[in-house]
Amino acid sequence: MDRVRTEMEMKGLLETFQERARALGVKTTPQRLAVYRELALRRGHPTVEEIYQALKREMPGLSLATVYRTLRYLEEMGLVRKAPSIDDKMRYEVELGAHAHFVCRNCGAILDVPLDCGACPQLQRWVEEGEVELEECQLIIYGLCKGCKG
Amino acid sequence: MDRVRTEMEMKGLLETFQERARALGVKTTPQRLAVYRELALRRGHPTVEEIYQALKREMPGLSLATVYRTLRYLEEMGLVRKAPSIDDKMRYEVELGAHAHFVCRNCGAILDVPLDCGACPQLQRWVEEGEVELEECQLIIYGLCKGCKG
DNA sequence: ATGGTTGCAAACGCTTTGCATAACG
DNA sequence: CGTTATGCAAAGCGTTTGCAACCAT
Repeated sequence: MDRVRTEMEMKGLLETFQERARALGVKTTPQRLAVYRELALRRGHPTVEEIYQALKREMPGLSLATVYRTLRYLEEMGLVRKAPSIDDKMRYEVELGAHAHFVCRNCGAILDVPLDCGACPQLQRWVEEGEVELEECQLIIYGLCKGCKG
Repeated sequence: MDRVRTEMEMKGLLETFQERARALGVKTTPQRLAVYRELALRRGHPTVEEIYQALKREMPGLSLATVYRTLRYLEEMGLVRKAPSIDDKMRYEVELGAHAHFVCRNCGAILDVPLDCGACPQLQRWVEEGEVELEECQLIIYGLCKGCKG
C-alpha cells in the first residue's frame, strides 16, 4: 500500500512506455517523459494540477496547459488512463489492466484493487439474455484506509 | 428498463419524500417538490440542467441556481443521491439503496443494477486484516444497451 | 523548410455565491 | 416579525483553445 514506486518498478514502466510510444509513433519529448514519469511515480492517482506542481520545480518553464494536453493525448494513445474523479478534478493513472479503486473518505488516498468481476447476477442475466453488451467496469469503493480508521 | 416511472411508483416515492422531509424539518417548497418530482420521474439520472429545462415549462420563474441549491441541500439531508458523472456534469438520483450503474457508451443511458458485492478477494482480505474499513461501493459498468448494440 | 509541440493568455462551461426580494411559519 | 428560500447576475474554478514562438527532423 505504498504511495510511491520503487526504482525497479519505475525502470520497467518507463522502458515499456518508451517502447510503446515508439511503436505508436508518439514523440517522447522531455515534457511528455516528465509527465509520464511523475504520473508513474505516484500510486495516488494525482490530479493534473498536482503533476504540474511537482514538475514545475525541475522544469520551471512548464505550462499547465501542456500537462493537460499531454495527458489527454497519452490517454487517446492508450498509454495512460483516466482515473475516477473523486473531487471533480481530472486524475490519471498508468495502470492499464482492469482494477477497482479504493478511495479513503478521510485522506482521499486512492488505492488500486485487483478486480474479479461477476458481482451482479442481474447484469449477468442481462448479458445472457442479450439485453446489454459489456465493455468495461469501473468500481469505486469508499471507506477509510489504514492510517485514517480508528 | 423503462426510462420513466409509473404513476403508482411516483405516488409512493412522493409520499415517502414528504414524510421523510417533514421528519427532517426540510421545508417542502413548490420548487423543492417540483425538483424532486422531476428527478423521481426519470430513471435516467438526469443532469441539473436537464431537470431545470424540464421544469421551466411549468415554472417559468424557476432559476437554475435554485435547482443546484435544492439538489445539493436534498443530498445533504439524505433525500437524494449524487449519481456518477459520466460527462463531467452533475447528476442526481432518488434511489438510496446500494446499486451499480450500467452506462451505455452509445446513447448515454444510465440503468440501475442490483449489486451483490464481494467481487474483490483482495479487498476482502484487506478488510479481514484490518487494513481498510468499507463504507460504500460505486460500480459503473460501460457497454451498449439493448437499443444501441447491433 | 515543415510539421508537430510548447507557453501564454484568453475563452469556455459548469457550478457556486452575494445580495435584494419574496415566501413561509 | 424573523427566518429561510428564491431569482438574478456576477464570480469562481477547472479545463480547453487560439496563436505566436519554438523545436526537431
